[in-house]
Amino acid sequence: MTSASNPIRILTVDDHPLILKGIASLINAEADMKLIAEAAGGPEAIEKFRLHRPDVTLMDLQMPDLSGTETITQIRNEFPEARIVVLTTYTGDAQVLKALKAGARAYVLKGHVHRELLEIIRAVHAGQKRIPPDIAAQLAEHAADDALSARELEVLRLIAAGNSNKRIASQLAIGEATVKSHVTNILSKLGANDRTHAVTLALKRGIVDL
Amino acid sequence: MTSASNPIRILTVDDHPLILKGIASLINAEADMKLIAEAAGGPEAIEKFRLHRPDVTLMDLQMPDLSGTETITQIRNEFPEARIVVLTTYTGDAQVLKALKAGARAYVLKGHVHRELLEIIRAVHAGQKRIPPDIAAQLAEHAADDALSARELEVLRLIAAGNSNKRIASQLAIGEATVKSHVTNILSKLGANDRTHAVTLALKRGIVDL
DNA sequence: TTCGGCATCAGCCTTCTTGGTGCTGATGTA
DNA sequence: TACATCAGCACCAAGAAGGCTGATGCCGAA
Repeated sequence: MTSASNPIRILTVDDHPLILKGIASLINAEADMKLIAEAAGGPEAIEKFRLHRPDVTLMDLQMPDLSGTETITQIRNEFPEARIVVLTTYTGDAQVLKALKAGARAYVLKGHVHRELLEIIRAVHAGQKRIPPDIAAQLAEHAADDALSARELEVLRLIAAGNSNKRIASQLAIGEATVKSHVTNILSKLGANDRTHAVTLALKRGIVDL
Repeated sequence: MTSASNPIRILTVDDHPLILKGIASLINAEADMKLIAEAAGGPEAIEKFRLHRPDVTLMDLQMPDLSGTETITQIRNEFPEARIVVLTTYTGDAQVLKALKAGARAYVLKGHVHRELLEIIRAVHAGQKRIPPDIAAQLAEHAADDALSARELEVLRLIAAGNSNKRIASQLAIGEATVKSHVTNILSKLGANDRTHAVTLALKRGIVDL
């Protein structure tokens, strides 16, 4: 290995300082890795990426200002060769899919063991992609599903907020019949029994947030 | 301070190894604190508590096997003088309340800064209780609310799973009329427009889990 | 251009949901 | 004991939700 002479230069992004500290102490114990910068949010991550051009970036998805997925998109727009590993708690197959579509190369859970994280960092640095088997299985389960359209998502969010079809219709300035047909499509796409079930399924899968 | 000669002996409990590592490096940098043990789950935490009798315990709430709140209850049953600080991500006022009722002395968010955590550890060790103002405000907002009865909680969970009143009735072996009266009470106690809204409000407040 | 997907809307019918009121009996608790 | 709380049940009425069929217009991909 040429690791000692050429360590993997890493940027970490997480809004929880304790996690950043944990990753830092993990990485600094590895001879072939070097933590070169930390960011507490999306905008800061983009800035630090421009400044340092890390080999590998570890990115949390849940951040207050700019979401991890959007941050990945923006970084990859500017630097298409960026190698980004998502490091987060599991929030549903839809979230994973969005992150991968945005250009993430790997997906690791915070609950996974250290060995796994280090191994994945090296694999991504070597140009590979990595999705742990348990997450891949979740993805596969819904791979054949139709995705909700933008309008259907809007309707679903209004349902979750406790609106009746009539109120949804007036808020979206469309007819109640239209809302009902959207609702019907939502139920069928999600495989839900009723609107309440649709909301809990969507929350579990990360299709909508609370 | 007698800190150097008598450091605060600390046990940390979290199912995420990265968090444990983060806390460890934070605590080890303080002269008046000493990390004496770590646990990755509830049962292990109880065992280590018995063994080491820490001065202060930092406990996450979301753990797979035994929940943080139950772990606190069991430890406090055996050691009523145990001083436990909840260290977690925010999961609603109901969760906070349950943890405090179980005997937690303080509640810190993982997103809070290091200074705050260290200060709270010292305060709890000195016998004080600490609830950050933002969390206290959330608690106050619902302090006057009626809590849901055990039966109402059961019904609410079945609603969230997408069951109709009729199916809830048959699952609980009660009449549909009874289910309806429970649902009515749930809506009124939570201030919800409809059953779907009740579910999302309950999820936000940590009254039920997904 | 043709086709599929999407958003829009209508009507019809059934079932479910919600909001009332009122009544029991069991179990606590002051 | 008296009071409160909870679970259970009944009846009623209005409105909301959901299943079904069918139709229109628009847009982008094949």
